[in-house]
Formats: sequence, structure tokens, C-alpha cells
Amino acid sequence: MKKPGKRAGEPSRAGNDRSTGQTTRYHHGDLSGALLSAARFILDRDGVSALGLRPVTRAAGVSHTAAAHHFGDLAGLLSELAATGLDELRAAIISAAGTPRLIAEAYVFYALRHPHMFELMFRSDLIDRTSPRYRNAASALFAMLAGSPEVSDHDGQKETDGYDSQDAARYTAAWGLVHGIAVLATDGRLDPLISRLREPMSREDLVRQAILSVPPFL
Amino acid sequence: MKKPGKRAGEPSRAGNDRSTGQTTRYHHGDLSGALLSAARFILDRDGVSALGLRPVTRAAGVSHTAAAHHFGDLAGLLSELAATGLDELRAAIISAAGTPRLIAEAYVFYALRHPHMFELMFRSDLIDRTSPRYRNAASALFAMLAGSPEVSDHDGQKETDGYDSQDAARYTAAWGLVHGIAVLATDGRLDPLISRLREPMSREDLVRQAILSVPPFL
DNA sequence: AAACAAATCTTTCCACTGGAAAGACATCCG
DNA sequence: CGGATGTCTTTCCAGTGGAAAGATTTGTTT
Repeated sequence: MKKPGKRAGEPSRAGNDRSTGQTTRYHHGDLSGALLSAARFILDRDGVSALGLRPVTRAAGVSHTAAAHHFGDLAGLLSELAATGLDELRAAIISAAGTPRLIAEAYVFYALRHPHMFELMFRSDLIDRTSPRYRNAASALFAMLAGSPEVSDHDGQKETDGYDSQDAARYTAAWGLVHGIAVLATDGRLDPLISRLREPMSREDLVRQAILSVPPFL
Repeated sequence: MKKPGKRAGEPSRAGNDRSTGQTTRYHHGDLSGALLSAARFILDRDGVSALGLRPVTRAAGVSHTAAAHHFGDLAGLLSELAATGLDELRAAIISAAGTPRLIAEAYVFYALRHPHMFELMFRSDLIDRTSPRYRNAASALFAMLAGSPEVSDHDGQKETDGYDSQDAARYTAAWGLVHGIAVLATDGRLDPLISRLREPMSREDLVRQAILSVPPFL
């Protein structure tokens, strides 16, 4: 019943590879990396909904179950991909470091430059937030936005009581503001408003003005 | 090749109905309504990801293609469902009418009370935003949040030049703030922060304080 | 070097999805 | 009564993610 088949071909080569003249071996060498870059390519081009297990593995030239060994399941793969996005966002914020206003702009503009990645980063239904890779990237990013809770020095041993209520409230408001603007802008929710503007304005200009219109960011 | 089959049964009854003793007729009578309430029930209980064509139709006791005639496709059904959510949100805002701060709270608290519906309302990949029902509900809601652009009276005939830039910026910021807080809160993104709070606080309290921490809402 | 163990990828299969196409049934309208 | 029309069902199809087991390469141990 089982055909060992494998139509006649070079015995030491496995998959037919596309575009490159490289001979694809049975063991890919760096399949997880290849899958991640294939996924990134598809994400940027076709959006989150195109990030299937089969499309991605097909683009990498392997069978659709090949990813399981490296990432467990689709959510595992997407979690790592999303984590790289969180790292990119954090890097963008760091390089724009300075005033809160610049940080806010960096957050929103990253989303505008990478709308699909930004969407993926917060699609909790697609990713596994408990994945270590994602957890670390997420807490690193949000620690940068909020700062760490103050540490009190008790007899030389440092310990923290956690965030102050007012700080937490301000942090929530700030994050909510930039995140909300980013979500609305990347989802095209502001376009009806933009099209009814007295004098024309780009998305970028509108969100910049919006950030500037909030007193703490002035 | 085709078996007219239909195993022996009562000739004038079509589907086996569940729970109720009602005899389900071939023509349902109000299938679109039944599908919408079944979808709403599933949405509230199991979340957006459970909103499949087959689960919903199954719950309504009809075949999985029965919805096509009424809604076209799944996106059509979900668009109508999301539109009812937009209407609910608008109603909540109206009933809380008054200060901008109360409007902001109404927006966020509706999301906290109906997190799955709130998610669906803004899942552009699942719904058809060009659907008339959704379009109307959306513009009605957002017109209420932003108000209409000022009308200038030119010789008795009213006309509008569109929104002023500053108004649009403030509107974007306000909407972004409440929307962002709602998204982050309903998605559990604030929970790590809450758990590290010095004195314990509920989600509701945190978002309320967050809104209050923004000067325009004071 | 040979034998064995472990890692990596493929094949095959399964349950599930949304939708197209066509048939069956009910109701309305002349 | 007799279509015509609207409504629902049956059947089929191309997809999806993943489980299970086989094939193949690499590493490890003797």
C-alpha cells in the first residue's frame, strides 16, 4: 500500500528549489530562519490573513508540516515573527529617544511604516503570548515605555513596591493614546475624517498634530 | 447517481429542532434574525474566533449554506452583527451624554462590558466595511463623537468646508485615547501593569484614572 | 568503522472551514 | 389551478492546521 515512490531524480537532493541555483538538501540548515523571513515577506506583501502554515512553508520550499518541529504550531511561528516586530518597535523608540513626544511619534510612525507587522504584534488570537520569545520582547518594550517601578532602598537591599497609581494611570493614558491612534490610522479609520478636511492633510500630518494636541506632549 | 434519500420522517417538518418544542418549518420565517441572535450568543460566549458559518447556522438549526441567501457570505452576517454593536455603543454614549469625560468613560466601559463585540466591531478583516448597514452605523457613531463639521451660512444656503485641522487633530487624539485604552484593556494588555500596582486596582478603576489623568478630560 | 540514537523533513491522513452549484420545498400571485 | 419566486438543503470542492508515521540525514558511542 505504501509506495516508496520518489520519482527518479538525483538521489542526494531532496526538494526542487526555486530561483536560486542552490541544491536544497534534505536538512535545510537554517529552516527556522528561512521560515521566519518567508513569513515576514508574505506578511509585508499580503497582510496577516495570508500568514498560513502552507503558504509560508511553500515559500520556503518545504512541506507544510516542516515548521512543526521548530515552532510547534502556527502560533509558535507567528509569535516569533511578532516578537521581532516588537524588537523593531523598541529599537525605533530607542533611536528616537528623548522627549515623550518623540517617543509617541516613533510608536505611531512605526505602525504606519509596518502596518501588517503592527497588526500581527497585537493579534492575541494568532500568537501565543506566553511564548518566552514574545514575553521577553513585550516586557522589554513596555518596560521602556513605562519605565520600571521605583525601587526603594531598604537597608541596602533594593526592593520595589510596584507602580504608583498615578504613574500607572498616566502610563495607561499615554500608551492608550499612541496605540489607539496607531490602530485607527493603520486600519484606515481616520480616512473618512481626512477626506472631509478643510485643507488637505496626510495621515502622518494628522497623527502628528493629534499627538501635539495633547497637553502632556506639547 | 442522486439519491432523493431523506430518511423516513414527518413530511411537513424539516429540521430537527433543539430544546424548544416548536416544529421547525422549511421556511423559517425570520432566519436572518435567528442567525443574528445565534451569532450574538456565540460571540458573547466563545469570542470572535468561534463565529464561523457552520457553528452559527448549526445553532440556528439550519444548513450551513442557509445564511448565504440573506447575508451573502460570512462577512455579510458579521457586518450586520458588528453594526448592532456600533448602535449599542452609540446608545451607551448617548445615555451617558454630557461631559467629554463621561463620553470617554462610556466608550471604554462598553468595550469592557462587551469585549468580544467590541473586538468584532473593529475587525476589518472579518467584516465588510462598505456594507450599507455597517457604514451607516459607523458614520452615525463617529459623527456623534466628533460632531459634524461646522456649517457656514452663505446667503441663507448652508454648506460646509469640512473639518478644521485643529478640530480634526483633537478629535483624532480623543478617539485614539479612548479606543486605545479600550483595546489594551479588553485584550488584557494592562494586566501585567495592574498586577504590579502598589495598591490593588481593578481594570475599571485604572482606565477611569487614566482618562482622568488627561487634562482635557479633567 | 560500524551501530545505534536523535534530529529533521516528507508523506499521508483527518476533521474542519467557507462557498459554489444545483436540487427540493414552500409560498405567493396570476 | 399553475407557474414564478423566494427560501432552504444537499452535494461537492478547494482550502486550512495538525497528528501520526515513515524516510533521511546527522551526531554519538562503542
